[in-house]
Amino acid sequence: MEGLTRKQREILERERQILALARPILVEEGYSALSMDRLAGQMEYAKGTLYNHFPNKEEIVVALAIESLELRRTLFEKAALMSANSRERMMAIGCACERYALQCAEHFAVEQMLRNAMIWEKASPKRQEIIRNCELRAMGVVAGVVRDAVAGGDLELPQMTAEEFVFGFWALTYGSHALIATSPSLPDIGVVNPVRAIRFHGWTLMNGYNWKQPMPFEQADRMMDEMAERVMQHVAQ
Amino acid sequence: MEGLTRKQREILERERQILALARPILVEEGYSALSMDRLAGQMEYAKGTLYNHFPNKEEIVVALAIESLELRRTLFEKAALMSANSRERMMAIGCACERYALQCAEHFAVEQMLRNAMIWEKASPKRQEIIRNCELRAMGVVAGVVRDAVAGGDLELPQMTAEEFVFGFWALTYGSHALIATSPSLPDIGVVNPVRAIRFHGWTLMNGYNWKQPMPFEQADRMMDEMAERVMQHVAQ
DNA sequence: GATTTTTTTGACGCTTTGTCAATAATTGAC
DNA sequence: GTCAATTATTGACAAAGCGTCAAAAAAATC
Repeated sequence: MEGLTRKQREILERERQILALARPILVEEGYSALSMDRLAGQMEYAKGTLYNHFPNKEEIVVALAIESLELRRTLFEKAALMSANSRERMMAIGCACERYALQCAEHFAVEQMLRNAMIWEKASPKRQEIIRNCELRAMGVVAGVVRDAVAGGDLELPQMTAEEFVFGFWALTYGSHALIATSPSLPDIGVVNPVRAIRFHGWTLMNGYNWKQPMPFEQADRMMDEMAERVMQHVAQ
Repeated sequence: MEGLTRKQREILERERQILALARPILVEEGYSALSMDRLAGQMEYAKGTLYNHFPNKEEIVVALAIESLELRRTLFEKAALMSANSRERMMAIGCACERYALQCAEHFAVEQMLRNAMIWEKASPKRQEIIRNCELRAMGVVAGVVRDAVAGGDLELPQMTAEEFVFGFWALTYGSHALIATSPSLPDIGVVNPVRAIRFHGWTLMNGYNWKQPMPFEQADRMMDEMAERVMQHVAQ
């Protein structure tokens, strides 16, 4: 915010304002409720001015998603830095995922929209690049923990890159929370406590890989509750 | 198709025709390319007639998704019936998931659209019910295999319902294929062979649960290739 | 204070959805 | 076979949203 002219700061500020106005509409009323006319009305600017900031409606959504991805990355980084052994650090990241999806559900929902081709395709190359970079960095954080584990002798990587290893946990947590958020009535299907189930599956997967310093599930479960506390206190909402 | 009047059959036939026309547009050109005017034009019927069949555009998508869900369920059922021990039957289902997502990518993509609130919310209660039922039955098939495994002494369920147990594998396969289909450039992130990675993770998760009659991964991998053959020969495309 | 540059504006063109009164086709009673 | 009643089809139309762009306003520069 420093090395910028007044004009540039004004523009940035207004951009923030647009996004701040757009997010609750998008989250609470859905994509179709977010109209440029409405946004312009609430902003007390003409529609054309909005289009000076964002070339189309989708870009606004993408910009919001970037904010959300950045929050997630922050949580990951915090989690990865927790002083503990490698397995516990991985648990902390899983925990961050869980809390992000549940407590920052708005962010998770917006992030999800990126997976819609309709939106992704209209994103500018620049923002696409930012997003790829965000994913890359998030992956880097987790893969780092895995590499530490290998280096420290806690884990043996089975004919896979660290990233492919991480991919499994990513799929597990992402998949479960996507299903929780969008599957009509998991409980009716018999999945009464999906969150606990996923903790257990993650724990079991680690066991399957023989990740060192295992602990009984009950203990891991309690530990994740505490970790959640610590990771999320950063998000004072 | 039997106990129906000629009229009813005609209506059903035209419904099929609409869906057959809509699917390639939706799959190849995306949701926004699917317009009611265009569809009516190609059908050589007026738009109003389309609206006699489907109350809105979204319902067409939902109807297509139902067809896809039904195909998936069929694959599941075929896989679950393969003569083998419980662990191999579970592998066969995982395999069906994998092939469905990769070889029937159009179906998988359409199915995914249901997870979009914009679409789901506009679905008629009747079709919502059908979908829930489809999910319920698919879950039933897989949970059945798990219960068989428990009954046969191959597996011990750890403080979970069979459905919650299945949920883990569901999340893993669903998540991974959703990521594969929508994540911009997994390879750039370091995930070179996500499909193989997921097979390995699934295999490891089973090991973690101590599911009986384990086999070396290489062997499991080859077996899944064969199973794929058998399961998919049903989908002569 | 005049001229140039930048920013803002909102009416307009275009597309798409979904409706509905008018029209056409079908049915079945006699 | 005819005709009234029912049912199905049609396409013009209203409504709403996106994105544009020439004109107007504001800011910057000299």
